[in-house]
Amino acid sequence: MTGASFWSQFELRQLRCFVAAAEELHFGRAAARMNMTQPPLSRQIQLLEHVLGVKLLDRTSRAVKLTPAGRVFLLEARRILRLTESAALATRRIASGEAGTITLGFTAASGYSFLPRLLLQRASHAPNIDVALKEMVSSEQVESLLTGRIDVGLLRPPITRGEFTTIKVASERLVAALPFGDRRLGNASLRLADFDRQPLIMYAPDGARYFHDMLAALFEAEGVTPITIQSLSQIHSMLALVRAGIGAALVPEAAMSLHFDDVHFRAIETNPPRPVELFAAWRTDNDNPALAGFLDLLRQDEQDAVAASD
Amino acid sequence: MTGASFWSQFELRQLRCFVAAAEELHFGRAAARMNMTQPPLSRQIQLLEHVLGVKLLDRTSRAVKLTPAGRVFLLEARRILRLTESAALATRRIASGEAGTITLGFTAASGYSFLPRLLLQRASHAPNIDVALKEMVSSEQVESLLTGRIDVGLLRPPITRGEFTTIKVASERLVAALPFGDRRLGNASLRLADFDRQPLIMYAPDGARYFHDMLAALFEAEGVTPITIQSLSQIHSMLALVRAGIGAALVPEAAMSLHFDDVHFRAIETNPPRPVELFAAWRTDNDNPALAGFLDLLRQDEQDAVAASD
DNA sequence: ATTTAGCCATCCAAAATACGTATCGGTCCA
DNA sequence: TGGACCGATACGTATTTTGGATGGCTAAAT
Repeated sequence: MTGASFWSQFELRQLRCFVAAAEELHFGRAAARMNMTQPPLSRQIQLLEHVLGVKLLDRTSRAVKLTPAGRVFLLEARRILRLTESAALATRRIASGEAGTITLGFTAASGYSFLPRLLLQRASHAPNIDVALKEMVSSEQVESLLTGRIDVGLLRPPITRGEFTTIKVASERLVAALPFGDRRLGNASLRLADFDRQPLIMYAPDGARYFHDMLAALFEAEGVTPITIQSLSQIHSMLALVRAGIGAALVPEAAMSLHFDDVHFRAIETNPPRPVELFAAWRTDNDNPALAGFLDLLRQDEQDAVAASD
Repeated sequence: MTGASFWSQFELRQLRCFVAAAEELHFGRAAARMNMTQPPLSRQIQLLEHVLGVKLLDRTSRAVKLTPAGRVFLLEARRILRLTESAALATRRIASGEAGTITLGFTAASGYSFLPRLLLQRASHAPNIDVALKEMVSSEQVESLLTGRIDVGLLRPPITRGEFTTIKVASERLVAALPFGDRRLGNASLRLADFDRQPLIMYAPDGARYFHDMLAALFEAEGVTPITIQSLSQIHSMLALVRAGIGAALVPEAAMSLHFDDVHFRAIETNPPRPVELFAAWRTDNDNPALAGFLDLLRQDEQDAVAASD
């Protein structure tokens, strides 16, 4: 006993036969439409009726009519068949990368300027690719990339893992954030030396290691020694302290979009001129089909970043 | 070559196999759940993937994982399978008569009292049977019953067709509709003789033959001869003329629910006391499965009608 | 490093299913 | 009453599906 003596489930082939017969109201023509002969079509419909336990078509040798139950089932069958087609279509689109979802990790700083620009590009160039956003610091992003919680990360170097591919997507200038009344606001442009032995709000070496190390290296190279008043890891918190007049801060130019009252920005000459770098990273073996289309967007930004750094 | 070398359509069996495999993430267990062995299940999934042109499951010898496209298709497949089950269920319910639609023809007069009562009964006793209403005169109902445009008609006798089954569902009294100020309003109850040589608004012999013939017979039997002022076929039009003071009218008591200002009703003694009969009729060979349930409602009214005529 | 166990894919013969041809039985029309 | 039409049935054939055996591969155990 293989348990197959009575099927409690019908097959799509039977639905297609039934729909054809119900629409033609003629088994011969319906069979022709199904590219088969009339007897097997009859059998398929008999099978369907047997499975349902319901007579769907009233057939005399002269005319074929839908029963009331058949009328209802015809609507259902059409809906099912339509759904199968759209399901296949949607799945093929996902697989081809035309549509899909990319889960994107980003740092708070990259959310100020780069991310909005990226999402605008996506809206016009790849409208069927959804982007799910997750804010996290760079180290969390590395972890999430490994576990697959995000497909792509927008993060700060260094990224050393061999299983990642990375591209530089933005290089930003540093700007000085100064409180209202600071004397240095009189200059249109500043140098790092202007911060020597001056109070500075610094990045925390643990929570914002990239910025901390980068600034430390810049100051070291110029022989400048600012007075670290406070160490923070969130840029908006630093600007709040600047506003309170506690000291100056050096932030990526994207932070200028934060618009704190009584906090003013001035350009700084640094070497290199655009020391704040943002990278995109993803697992080289990521199989998300939408990734290719999304990376095209990022590569466009890579071009811009390279062009801007010339 | 039978033209079956490449199918562009999948089958439900393949969906069921895929859903099982996607849920178990283990071909062996999935096969057990499908009551088969692992090789055919593998093949079904390969077939499905080939038809879609999309890889749905990433399978190494150590682990089975859904691809992004597979995740999407899993949702679609579940939806399709759910729909097939509900379609079968709904169709079986229709066929068993638990649910369905009855198209009901009714005369304007029956709509005043009997029909609302019937629909209330339906709401409580057969809530899954929908009733589609079509107002038409008795002769139109006979025609519509023959062509199948309505399942059941609520109409006036005589109904002579052999292919119909009929039951009497209501017997009503006649009442007199009198304009404000009519002397006969002084009596609580009238006799037909009160209308001898008095102006009367009569039924048209073509548009309302049943009422016309019935009244003519009643008057004839009593030797009464009213003066026919006007002949109409719609009861509400007759009451409008009564209100205008043109004359009296004899209407079924159900028409009392029309509530015309300055139109008052008085009982009339007739023989038989309830001469206005309403029948339900349907084709004996009607195959609408919901008919049986609907007829149960009507038969309840039949009981009432018989009881009332005692 | 080697063995072992687990898992999916492939191969192949057997079983199940679907198909097509021929034919039957019934209805409608001439 | 005979012919045309139509769906159901019978039956031999072709296709598909199935299950057991087997192979290849990987991760874990020894």
